[in-house]
Amino acid sequence: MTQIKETEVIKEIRISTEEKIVTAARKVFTKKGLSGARMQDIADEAGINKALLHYYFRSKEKLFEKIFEEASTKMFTKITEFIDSKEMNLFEKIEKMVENQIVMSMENPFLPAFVVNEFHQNAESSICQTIGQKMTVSKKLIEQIQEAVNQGFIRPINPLQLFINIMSLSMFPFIAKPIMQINTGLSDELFAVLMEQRKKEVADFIIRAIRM
Amino acid sequence: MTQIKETEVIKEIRISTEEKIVTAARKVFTKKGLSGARMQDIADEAGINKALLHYYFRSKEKLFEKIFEEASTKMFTKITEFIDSKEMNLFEKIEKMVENQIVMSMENPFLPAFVVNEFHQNAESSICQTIGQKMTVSKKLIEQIQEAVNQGFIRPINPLQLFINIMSLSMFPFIAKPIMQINTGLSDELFAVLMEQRKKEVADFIIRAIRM
DNA sequence: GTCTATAGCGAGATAGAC
DNA sequence: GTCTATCTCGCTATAGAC
Repeated sequence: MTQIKETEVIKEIRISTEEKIVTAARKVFTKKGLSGARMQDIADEAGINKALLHYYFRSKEKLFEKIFEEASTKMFTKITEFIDSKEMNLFEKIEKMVENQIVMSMENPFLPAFVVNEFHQNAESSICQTIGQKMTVSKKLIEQIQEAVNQGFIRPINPLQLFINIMSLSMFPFIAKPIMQINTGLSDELFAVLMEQRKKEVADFIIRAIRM
Repeated sequence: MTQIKETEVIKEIRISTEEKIVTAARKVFTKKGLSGARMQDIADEAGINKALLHYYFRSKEKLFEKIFEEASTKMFTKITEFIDSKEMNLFEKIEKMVENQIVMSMENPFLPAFVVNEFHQNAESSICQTIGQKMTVSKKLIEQIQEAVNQGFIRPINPLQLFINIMSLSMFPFIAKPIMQINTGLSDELFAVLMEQRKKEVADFIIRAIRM
């Protein structure tokens, strides 16, 4: 242990504080958004001083950018993970997509609403443009759906509509969660049970809707 | 014309300015949210001075409250409009709900994301609590779905899941519109065509998914 | 690398003339 | 009712000690 070089120790400490900041920023930004978040909140959450935030990340915008990019990537990575697989058929892919997206949302409850909202409010900003470009929506799935239609494997449907449906059914409940909870009094525990059910329910729902 | 009493003329002018403010506030708040909106932006949009906003509405919060309540009501009014009807069967109601919600969203493109986001960011605030209570989610539809299941009219399904699915498919596309547009380059015109198609497509999709 | 203190500015809100 | 000018405060960002 004592043989670790000093530079490594320093690096270790540096990363640790930086990581504390990132974790805190993630929590505050995803909850309050760019304009709603306060640097003071992030500092408090991280248990450090406000000035340190500026030492590690030059500005609020730079810190936000990091969190926003990370969040956008996470949101679209899982759902596209299996899209290009050659080994699964369309139904299996849909099942996997739905499950992955629901699991991701359960682990990161504020993430979908955060990403969607920042794009909504700042669609024309350079940050959104840059990040939006990076997220390559695979055209493979669209093509595979079209092919399934052509071969009579599923009923005729506009592939883009089906893609939208898959995303809608997987993500919307997490975005609407606070509204649902306020006027139905649904507890976090019951919500979690409901979402657990949904992994299977949504896949079934979609497959029934598109099969011949 | 000249016979109109002075009091009426004055009232006319007052309402006119107030209406200008509300219209401007609606536009700015639904686009930028509470924390992102600036009173100056609203004044500019209304073509008046900042001080006038405070003359008509005491504070930014009060003005926001009005817009937010109006928006929340609009968002959930249309979708529940036909829920209690005795004359329609379940499938007809679903068709109507979907169509109404899509039409409303096309006319008020920023509204769904706005409402959902403010509830997300301020779920515990008094404004959200108050407004959330007012929106009575009719239990009639849930009951009617359960009955349809019991009678074997539709396949067994958790009524709440079906309700969530209806809302998801109708509203999510408008919330995700900016993201879709950035990375597919979809124009406003093509998006509108797609949503027009959806009125029928979504209803079909749901009915196929739940029929026996 | 981490802190305290403070500069500097932007935004909500008010005073007061017209 | 509507405007200009201004107060006040909160927030981002920086200076500088340790």
